[in-house]
Amino acid sequence: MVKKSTIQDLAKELNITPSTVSRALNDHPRISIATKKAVQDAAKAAGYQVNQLASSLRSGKSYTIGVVVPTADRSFFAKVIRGIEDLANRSNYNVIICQSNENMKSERSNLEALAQARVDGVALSIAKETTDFDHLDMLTRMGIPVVLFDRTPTSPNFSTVDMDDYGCAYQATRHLIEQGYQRIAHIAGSQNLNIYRKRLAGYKDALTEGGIEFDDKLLIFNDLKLESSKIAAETLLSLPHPPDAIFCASDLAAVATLQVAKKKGLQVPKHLGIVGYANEPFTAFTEPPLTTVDQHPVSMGETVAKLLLEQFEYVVKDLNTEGGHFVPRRITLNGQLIIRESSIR
Amino acid sequence: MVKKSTIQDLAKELNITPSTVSRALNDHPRISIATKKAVQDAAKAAGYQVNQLASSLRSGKSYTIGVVVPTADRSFFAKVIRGIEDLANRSNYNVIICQSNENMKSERSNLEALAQARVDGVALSIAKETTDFDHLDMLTRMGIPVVLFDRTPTSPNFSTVDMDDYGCAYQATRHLIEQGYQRIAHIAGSQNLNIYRKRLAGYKDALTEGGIEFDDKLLIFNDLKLESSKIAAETLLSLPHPPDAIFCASDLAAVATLQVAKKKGLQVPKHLGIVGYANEPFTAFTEPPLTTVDQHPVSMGETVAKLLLEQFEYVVKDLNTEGGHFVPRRITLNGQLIIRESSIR
DNA sequence: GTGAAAGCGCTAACAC
DNA sequence: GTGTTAGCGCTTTCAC
Repeated sequence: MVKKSTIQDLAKELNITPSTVSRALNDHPRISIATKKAVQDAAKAAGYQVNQLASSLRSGKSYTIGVVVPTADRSFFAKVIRGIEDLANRSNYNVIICQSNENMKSERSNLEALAQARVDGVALSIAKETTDFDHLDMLTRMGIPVVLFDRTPTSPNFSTVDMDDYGCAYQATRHLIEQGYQRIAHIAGSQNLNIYRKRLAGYKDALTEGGIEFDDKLLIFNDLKLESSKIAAETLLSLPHPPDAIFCASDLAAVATLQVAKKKGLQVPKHLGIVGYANEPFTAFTEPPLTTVDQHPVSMGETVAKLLLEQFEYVVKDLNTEGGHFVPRRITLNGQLIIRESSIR
Repeated sequence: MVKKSTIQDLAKELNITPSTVSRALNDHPRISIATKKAVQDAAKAAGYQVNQLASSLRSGKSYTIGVVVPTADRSFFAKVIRGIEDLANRSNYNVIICQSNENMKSERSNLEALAQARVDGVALSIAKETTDFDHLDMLTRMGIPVVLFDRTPTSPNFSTVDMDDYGCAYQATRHLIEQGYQRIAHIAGSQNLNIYRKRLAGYKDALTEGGIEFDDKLLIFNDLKLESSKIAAETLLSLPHPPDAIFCASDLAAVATLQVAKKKGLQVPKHLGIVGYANEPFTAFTEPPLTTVDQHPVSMGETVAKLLLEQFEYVVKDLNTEGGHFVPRRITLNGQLIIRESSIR
């Protein structure tokens, strides 16, 4: 192993001072073109890589954004991350991704690791299990901007980017009513999360406004995973007076419903209409393909990054002016109902 | 924003020196229980978070592993990452995840960012586009251990963890032969990657040993994505003498094949047998469900982490003894054919 | 069991 | 346009 070369090494080699080397590498305006070229050539030749630890420690800027998602293994989150990366990279920020695995303890330890790594900002979509938000306040206390997305709490202390879950759920349910379905059930997610509360509310209001009375026998809460949703669908479809359509708060619940319907010999969409949520790629692969809600995840990610970058500017300005108080922003984006065969009759 | 508290602040508050505070926080054996307790209490009260930048800079250890994958949005890679995290966290390492998006340029810039962040080691699955490996040598020159997984080059300079792609492809093809399929096509991936070369070789050898002559009209190379695989399947199934089974080097190609077969009115598995590769979750959701190959991604991740951790020990020892030369290890794991309806008749 | 002092590699204010 | 100097926050020898 060759010793990693430092700014000092380059300086000695070129008979100039470390500061000049630093300035040349950072394209400082008052360094002569000749020096810059010499330094950059020497750096390349020596395989010099800046030590970000030292640089960030000294400058107080790490040019890094931490992103914490419940799981990266979901098209929705993967695309949000892509959106964040796109915008962040354009402003020379790196993005580091952590997964909470839907677990509050690991969410907390991810945030601590990011805080300790002195990231400049954090984007977070909270875990299903997360119930209190002390670990977020820790970031705020350390002066690290936080933007919450998709799964956002009601707390007014943070900037948030979320989706019009209420409106999309309303649209989805309304669509089922318009297709002539009369008894529409809902497989709902943990009411611990606002997104699922809003989806439920949209479902209920669409029913009411469509002249259908809400029936709580047609409402089941679960974790929206495959196995528990199969049980939920089984339960719903075994009712004495079963539903003729099911609006599911996740795509996995929708596919589970589809599987159960098939096993029971029900035809989809004829006997049973199904709508999912999130537009995961597999919804296009099922037979029939599933109607679902697209959440424009990439533009959600871009919006998250935009808010963070804005807040970075603010932090800098604030240090200079000693004035003002940061006001969190709350942005709600629109989704889009993707109508496929599973709900058309 | 409250000023971030430092070791100095705690020291002043407790009337001891920073060194003692540091030792107390790191559970140094020669610090008295009383002091440790006092320091830890004060740290908690002040909301102290160690500055990893400073700590890593000084100690030369970042306790961070960088993982670069083509995309985290795939069950396979997501699970490998989980395996790496599990083992790494147990040894107090953090994992930071980067995506190359199958793009060599962004793979290089990810590796540079990791090198500059002075991670202790890197796990990497190369992008499809990657053709040369200078950017890996850069890490080696900097003394950063690298373990390559799944998509591994033939270069003998790095430790690798891969799968028995040849054996699994052989098994998959043999299974189709045993089910009575006679004319078995293959949708193959970029021969730039060893995994796809090996899958092709396993396919060919199984044919030969099954007494079926290889027919190059039944072999198509593409990027294995949905759209191009639809075209490939379309081409194969429109041949004058079309295949009665298709072994696909990816699950996405398999689902594409399934869709094309349906559109052409072919029954699967009766008229056409289909086998995919990777056991992505959606393969269980199609109609019929797809036979595929499970790659035990979690244990692959654990193996990758194990190799890295071993290599860290080696680095330390090497510094002490000035002896020996690190010998890369190459580990090949077994996969498993998951037989579902799409290939049974 | 604790303190003193040096320095990891870099940047930035202040010189000139 | 470049040099001098100090210091970011931490760890780690070397003391005693």
